[in-house]
Amino acid sequence: MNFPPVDEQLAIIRRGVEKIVPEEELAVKLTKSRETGIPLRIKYGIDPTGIDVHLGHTVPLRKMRQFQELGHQAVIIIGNYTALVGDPSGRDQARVKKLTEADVEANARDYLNQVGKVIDISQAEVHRNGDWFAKMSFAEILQLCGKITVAQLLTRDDFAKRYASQTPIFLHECLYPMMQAWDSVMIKSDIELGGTEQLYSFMLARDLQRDQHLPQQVGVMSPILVGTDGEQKMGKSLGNYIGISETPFDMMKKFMQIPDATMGMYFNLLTSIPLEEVTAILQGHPKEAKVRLAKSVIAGYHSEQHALEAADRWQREVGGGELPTDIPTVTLNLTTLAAQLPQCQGDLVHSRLAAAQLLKVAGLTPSTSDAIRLIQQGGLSIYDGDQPTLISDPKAVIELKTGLLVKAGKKKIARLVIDH
RNA sequence: GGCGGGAUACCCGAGUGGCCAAAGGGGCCAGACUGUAAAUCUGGUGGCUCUGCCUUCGCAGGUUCGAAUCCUGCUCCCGCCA
Repeated sequence: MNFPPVDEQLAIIRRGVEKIVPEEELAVKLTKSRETGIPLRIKYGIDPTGIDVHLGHTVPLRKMRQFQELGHQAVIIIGNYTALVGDPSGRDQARVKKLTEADVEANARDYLNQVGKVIDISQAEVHRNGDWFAKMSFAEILQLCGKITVAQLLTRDDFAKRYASQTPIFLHECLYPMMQAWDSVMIKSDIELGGTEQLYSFMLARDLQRDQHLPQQVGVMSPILVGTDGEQKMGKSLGNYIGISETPFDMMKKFMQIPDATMGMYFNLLTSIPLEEVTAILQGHPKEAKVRLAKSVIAGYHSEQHALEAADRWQREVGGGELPTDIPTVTLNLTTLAAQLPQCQGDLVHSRLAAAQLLKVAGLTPSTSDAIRLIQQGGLSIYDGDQPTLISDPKAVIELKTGLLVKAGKKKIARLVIDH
């Protein structure tokens, strides 16, 4: 195996990495592997709890990919056993929902499919940590527990906070870092990838490895990727994530919404554009920079072509204010409507309907009250052909006909189909 | 187990008999501005057949002309003590 020079490897590995612990051991490991021709074993573990892989997850995965490209061995741990516990990292309370083993297995398969979009899964080792945890005896578990003190556990920020605020810390959660660390022992990892919040477990892994007379792993920790709000950690529950399985156009829209200040981090962590070039890009027009960023990432999960199309479409529909190409149709059956809205029967027999009622029945607003507010604030436009007409009176009577476009606010739009 | 505090709209949180569909903030929505975002400004933010009506302040009852506010019971949270 021929590895690139250590300096070159280090430059690639260091990009977008917040912490390498212990820093000096990384070069030593790389040097040794280059001399012996033995690839380093790069560990990355995930718990198959959710299903949507988003860009936040791709940060360490991209790092994994880079290690692969440098000739090292990717080792993916599917935490099917740790998933039964739930990672307490950064949590201020224990997870509530418990996953069944069947859920976990289904999630794991789905997860591997998605991960394949970032790393070369055919060249990766995949392990499930249930393979070893399921076989451990209680005595063995006890022995492992003997390696960790409560005081050590409490050095973790999340546990310390919970302890201080008297929020429950369950015993099985205490075992989580131990399990994660034991995975490192079992697969003899040289490097472990993850976020900075994993520091405790990464260091515990070193202790356990030393205990077993194994070489100790080095933690390579990525910063936390912020979400599209530019503030908080990207995550599903916060609704600020960009999923890698989303359509190019959906990704495009989300990318264009990130705050300018967040672009630097995204370029650094999500693209391979050389950093000098990134600096130049960021000095140009922010909008152009954002388009460039979006295209670069989208191309990685779809194709150059799709990325281009998405960017063009965004420019036309969002930037240029043109009507979107995929307007959903809403079918209104006048007979049914008349039965639902007896007070509007008079209008309906003439295929007419008050604007506020229309928004409600077309599903563009959740209630007529909401529709009235929206209309009064100038949010309703009706397109008959290409001509928009602003409707500002909720009671304005609209002539219903098929093909009419109803646009409520910036985002909600529907094409009517009238049925008698 | 004892004592005390609390539960208000999407979230936080004021309100302690009528002027309360309920202050304020966050979020969100609409409009202006813009580069798309941010920032800023304006308005809005229970429902309806809408100058009015109906439903909502943990749940169920009660007092009262009138209750988010007072009383009784219940459920759940939280603090202190043991």
